[in-house]
Amino acid sequence: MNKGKYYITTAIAYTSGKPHIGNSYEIVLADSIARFKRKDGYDVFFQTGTDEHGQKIELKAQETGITPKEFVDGVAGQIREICDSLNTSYDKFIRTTDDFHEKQVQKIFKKLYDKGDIYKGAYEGLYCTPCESFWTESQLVDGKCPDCGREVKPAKEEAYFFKMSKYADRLIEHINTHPEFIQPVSRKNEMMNNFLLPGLQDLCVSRTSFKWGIPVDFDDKHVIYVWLDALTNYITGIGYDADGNSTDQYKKLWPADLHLIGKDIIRFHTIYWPIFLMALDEPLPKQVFGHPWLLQGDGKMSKSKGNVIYAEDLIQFFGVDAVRYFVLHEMPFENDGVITWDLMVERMNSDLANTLGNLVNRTISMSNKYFGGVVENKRVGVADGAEDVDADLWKVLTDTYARVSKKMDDLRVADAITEIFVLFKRCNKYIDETMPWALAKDEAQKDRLATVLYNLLNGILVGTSLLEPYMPETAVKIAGQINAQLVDFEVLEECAENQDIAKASALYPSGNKVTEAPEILFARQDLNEVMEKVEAMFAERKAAAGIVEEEKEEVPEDVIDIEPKDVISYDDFDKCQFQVGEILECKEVPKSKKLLCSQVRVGSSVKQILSGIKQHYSAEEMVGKKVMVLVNLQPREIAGMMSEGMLLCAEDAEGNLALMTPEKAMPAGAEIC
RNA sequence: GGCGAGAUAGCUCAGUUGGCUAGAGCACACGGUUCAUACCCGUGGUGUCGAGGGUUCGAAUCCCCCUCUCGCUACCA
Repeated sequence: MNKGKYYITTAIAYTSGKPHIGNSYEIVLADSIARFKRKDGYDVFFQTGTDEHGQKIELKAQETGITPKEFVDGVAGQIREICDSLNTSYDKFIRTTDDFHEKQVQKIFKKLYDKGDIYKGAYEGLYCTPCESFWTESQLVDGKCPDCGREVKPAKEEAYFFKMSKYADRLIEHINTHPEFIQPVSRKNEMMNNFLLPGLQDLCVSRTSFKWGIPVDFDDKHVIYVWLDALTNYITGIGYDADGNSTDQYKKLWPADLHLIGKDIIRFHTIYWPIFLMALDEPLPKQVFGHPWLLQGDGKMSKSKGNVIYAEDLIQFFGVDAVRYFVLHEMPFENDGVITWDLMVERMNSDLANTLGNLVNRTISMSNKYFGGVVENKRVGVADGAEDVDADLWKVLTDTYARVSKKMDDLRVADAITEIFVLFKRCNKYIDETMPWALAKDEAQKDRLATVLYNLLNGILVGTSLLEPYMPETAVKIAGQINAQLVDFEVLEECAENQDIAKASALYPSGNKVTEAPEILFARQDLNEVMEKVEAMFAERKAAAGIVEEEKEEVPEDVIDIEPKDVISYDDFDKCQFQVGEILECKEVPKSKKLLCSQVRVGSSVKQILSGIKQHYSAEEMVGKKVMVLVNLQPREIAGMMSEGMLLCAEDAEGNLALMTPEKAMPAGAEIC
C-alpha cells in the first residue's frame, strides 16, 4: 500500500566542531519518524547534511592552518560518521559546499534580486560593525545600535537586503489558517507576538566582511549570508532549479512534509524560510517541528571539564539501540529532556533488560525446555469458567498499532514507544497469569501450554515489529531469535482497523523453531561500575587534552573565539578611560531581570552604573568589590535610570560573566592603562 | 517590562466539557512465584492537587488575587 510521499528533513549541522550527544539527538528523532513512515507505507525521502560556510569556520580553519574547505571536509566527515554510527537511514546527506547547491543559491539570489525582493542596501551611516548589522533610522536607540549600543558608522560596505515585510501579511494568514504548521503550537504565539504582529524588519542577506561563503555572482565582493544559503538546502537537495528546470524528484517531493529543527531556529524556519519560498512562488512546507533540547543533567558539558558526551561514547557503553532508546524516551514533546548516566542505567535495566530482554529470553527458554523450540498454535483456551486471559492479551496486541500510530501522527515519539512497552509488559503479566511451569507438570495440559507459548511469541513478534523504527538492530535480532519475519505495518493496521483479533493473534508462523541459545539482548548494568568507567574515560580524555590544566586548582576555561573587530589606532584606545571602581552600594533594578544598579566610587566621585549581571551576581555580593570601569562612556538612561559608565566583564561561550578585578589591592580611582 | 506556559506522590508526569475513596511509570518496602538477565507478578501513599478568596449541592478542574518557575522577547553603556 502506498500512502504517498513523505519528505522529512533535519536542520543541517554547522561544521564548526564535532557535535555532542545533545546535538546528535535530532537525527535520531528524524530517523525514527522516517523509518516509521516508511514501514507505514509512505514513500519516504529523508534528508540531512551540513551547513559549512561563515566567518567562524573561516577563522577556525585559519587557526588550524588549513583551508576552510579542508576544515569542513574534516568536520562534515565526523558528523556523517555520527549519523551512520547511530544507524540513521537518511537518503541524502547534503553539504552547502556541494557544487549544485552553491550554483542554485546563486541563481536563487539573482532571481530574487531581479524580482525586486532583494535590493542593494542604501543604509549608509547606519552600520554597526561589531554586530555586523544594518539598521534603519527608526530602529536606532539614541542614534546608536539598538543591539549593542555602540556607535553606528557610515557603511563603506554595501549590503543586500530582503524585503520581508512584503510577504508578512500572507504569512500571518497562512499561519492562522494552518494551525499544524508550527509545532508545538505554543511556539506559534511566540512568533506571532514577537515578530509578525509588531512588523517584520528587512533582512540583510549578504556580507562583505568575510570570504568563506557563496559569492553573489553578479557582485562578487559580497558573500551570501547564512539563511539564504542554509535554508535553501531543503529544495536544492532534491533538485530545485531556479530557472524552472527542477527535477521530477523535486516536483514529487516538494513541499516538505516535515522540517525537524531545534527550538532555537524556529524563527528562521517559520518566518524567513516561508517568506523566501513565497518569493520564489513555491509552496510552503507542511509542518515545522521545533523540538526541545536534550540536556546533560549533571552540569554543563564543557571540554575543560572533560565531561562532553559524544554519541560514540554512549554507543560504546550501551550499544546503539539503547542510545536511540534513551534519547527518544527521555525527550518529552514540549519541555527539555535530561540525560544523565543514572537515568541511562535505569532505563537500560528497567525497560530494556528487564521488561523487553528478559521477556524474550524467558519465552525462548520455555519454548526450548518444553517443546524443543518448536511451538505450535494449538488454540486451546483455558478451562471452562476461568477468566479468558488470552482474549485480553489479544485485544492489547491488536490495538497497539493504532495507539502507536496515533502518537506518531502527533510527533509524540516518546509516547509511541511507551505504547509498545505496554504490550511487552502485558506479555510479562500473561506469563504470571498462565504459569507455564505449572502447566508443564500436567501432561494433559500440553496443548494449552503450547498455546500459551505461542501467544507469547506472537505478542513478542507484534511488539518487535512495531519497535523496528526506533530500535532497528534489536528488532532484527529478536526476529532472528524467534525465527520469524517482522510483520508489515499494513497487516497490523488492517487487524487494528477491522478489529481482526483472530488474525492478529495468529501472526507468528506456527511450528517455527526458535533459537536454542538466546543471546542476551541487553545486559543489566551496575551504576557504580558504569560511573567508574565513565570517570576513567573522562580523566583519560582530560589528560590527553593537555597536562597543562592539571596543576591549576580552578579549571581553566576552554578557549573561545569571538568575532574580530577592526584594528584601532593607539589614539582610539587612548580615548577610553578605564579606572578601578569600588562598589559602595548595589540594588536590583525593579522590573528588570538582568539589571543591577551600583553606586561606584571612582576617585573622589561616585557614579551610578547599571549592568546586566543580575543573573551572575547578587546585589549583596557586589558590594565592596573593586572592579574595572569604563568611566568616560556617554551616560545613558536605561530602564528609567541614568547609567554613567560600564562595569567590564569577561564572558564565556555560555554567557557566564566574570567581573574584572585588579589582582593586587588598588585604590578606587587607580587608572587602568 | 511585553506575550505565553506551568505549579498534582521521593523523581518524571496523566488528569477529557467541574462529580463518587485523585491516577501512571520509575524508585522504595513487603508478599508471592521460579520459566527467565536476582527476573516477573501482586500489595502498599497521612499527596494541605503552589497560597488565599469566590462561584457551586459539589472544583485539581471555572473566576479573582498572590507567590514562584519556565519559554520567547526587550532591557544587558
